[in-house]
Amino acid sequence: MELSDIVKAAFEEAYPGEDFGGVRVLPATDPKFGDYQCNDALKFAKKAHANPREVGAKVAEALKGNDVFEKVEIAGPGFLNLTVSGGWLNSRLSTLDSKPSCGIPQKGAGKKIVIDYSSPNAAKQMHIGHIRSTVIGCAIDRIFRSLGYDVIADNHLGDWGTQFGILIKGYRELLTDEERENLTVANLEKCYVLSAAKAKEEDGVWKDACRAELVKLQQGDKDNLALWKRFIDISIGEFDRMYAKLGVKFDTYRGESYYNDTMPGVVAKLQEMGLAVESEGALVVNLEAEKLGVAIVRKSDGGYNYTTSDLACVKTRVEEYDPERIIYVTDARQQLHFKQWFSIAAKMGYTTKLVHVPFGLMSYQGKAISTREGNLIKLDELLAEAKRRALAIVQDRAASMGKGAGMPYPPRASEPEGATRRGESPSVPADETLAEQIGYGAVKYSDLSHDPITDIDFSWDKALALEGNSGPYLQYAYARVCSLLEKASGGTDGGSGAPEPLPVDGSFLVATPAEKRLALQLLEFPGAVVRAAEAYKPSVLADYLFQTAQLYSSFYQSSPILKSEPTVRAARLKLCSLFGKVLSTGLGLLGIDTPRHI
RNA sequence: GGGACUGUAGCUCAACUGGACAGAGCGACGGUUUCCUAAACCGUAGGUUCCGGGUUCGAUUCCCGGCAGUCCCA
Repeated sequence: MELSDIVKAAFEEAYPGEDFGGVRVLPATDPKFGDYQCNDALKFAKKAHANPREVGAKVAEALKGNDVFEKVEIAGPGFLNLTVSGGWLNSRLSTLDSKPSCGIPQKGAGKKIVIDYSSPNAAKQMHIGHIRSTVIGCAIDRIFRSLGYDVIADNHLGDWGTQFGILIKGYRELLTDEERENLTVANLEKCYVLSAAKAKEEDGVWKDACRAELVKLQQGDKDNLALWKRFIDISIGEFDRMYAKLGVKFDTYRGESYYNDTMPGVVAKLQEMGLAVESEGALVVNLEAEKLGVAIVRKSDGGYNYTTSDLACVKTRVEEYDPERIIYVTDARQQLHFKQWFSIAAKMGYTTKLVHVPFGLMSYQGKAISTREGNLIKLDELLAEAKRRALAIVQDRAASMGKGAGMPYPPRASEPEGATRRGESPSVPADETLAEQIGYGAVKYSDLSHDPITDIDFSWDKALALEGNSGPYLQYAYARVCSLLEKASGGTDGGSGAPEPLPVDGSFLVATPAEKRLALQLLEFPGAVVRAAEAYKPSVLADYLFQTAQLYSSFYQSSPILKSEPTVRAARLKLCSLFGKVLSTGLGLLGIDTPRHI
């Protein structure tokens, strides 16, 4: 039984027949208030015009005799301060420990959702501006999956539009034979830039030629279609290389082009319903009544725009998947656009919950990221630099551990012949992998640890922070707890790469304040995941994990474990093991790797 | 001109949706390694939560009016 249910029952006992709605029991803001607090006596007192302290007293009275609580106090204007019993705490820890996925509730079982994120433009390389949608979207994806939702991750590529006329023309006339043969995204990008520049020439000849190629493509010309297909395949290949590094996986890659054939029907329906009307040659939906301006669904030249393609996309997804909701992770500039077409979709009768998760703009040195500003750092370069910095530290650390005071890793009998360990061979491939895990983890965490809506001015040092509130801090805490558990179990490495820390026998027995604070915090894990999902903010989970790791570090520092007497040692190891599980599960939801040795 | 978002320590950010003394990281200063990984831990300094009203027992949080920054629309 949840604490909130117990306290709610006490309210009902004290005031029979009253409606208390959601009674909330939250962790105490300060340990001196106890373990948990409930402020709802104040709320109820206001509603019932009663004295809040009296309400508190009556509820406290009703809670008396309940062996969950060791102490129930009323403080200040009517706060209920609750101290739980050791027995309850130990049994809750034990329950959490035994549950799969550290007790994340399966709220989404049987529900399907679509998450639309990353969505880069084809024929261009990914750059730091793509990190946010990709990393935040991936974390939301993983969080919802962990809650039991059936998630379809869809990458809505920018794979259609005028840029392909420019590209095809450029491909035919501006690239060398060799470049055409070994076509890469970098070449495509170069080709686009050159061709686009020529399209701006005074005489307009090149521009017209590009336009002609585009029309041919749109009309299904075989050669152009084949070229377009090739561009897309090459682009996706390149994107996948980035996604592999970032641990991102999509279920589908349906770009804008996928919805081409659906758009005319959508527009026809809008006209039929009287939603879309002619205006200056274009077809528009008037949303002035909702203060959303006017949305164009067919331009005066007959072309469609994003509003139309997004509506076509919703139609397709609803018909094919019938999801409970669709989540779009895009930058905040598109808020008006999403409000507009969400409104139109509702008018068309779509009841699927549509959610826009906007994230703040990324700038670099105070300027918006753009080709024109020339401040476009390629994602590949960022990841390479992240790896390079992590590798320098990994190797430096390995070198300093190999010499100096004593052997940090005493030889272990159980270790297989020829095994390499951290601190022994500074430049084996294991270091490369580790540097990737740490460097990429730093990049992801630096983004995920902030509320998505925050604007970010990119800086190398911030993105690649390795200390303090950073990804590596959490990875380090994990490596230490793994190391501890390995030593406790006699040094077996478990080097199969299994993310779970070693299981520990025995039972929970929380005694000291440091243990208790960590224990109470660990119990909050499922709640933190739920809150992160409800708010569509991975930062909620990141923040929780950081706080948890801090409490663990503090506990670790103050409490000897391996050298404690057997009962204490066993109890502390249980706590360490649970911490390790929570941390690796949580970091997994953020898409951050958890190496067992650093 | 209309709208959205943001404004909290020197800097970067939290604050579980109205709770108790606004917390972390970085930076600064000072401590902790014969001891389980010092990428760590402990301590000190640092605040008119942009400003002014309002609602409330209680406001960083909600409402109104300003100011500033970013963005979107026309």
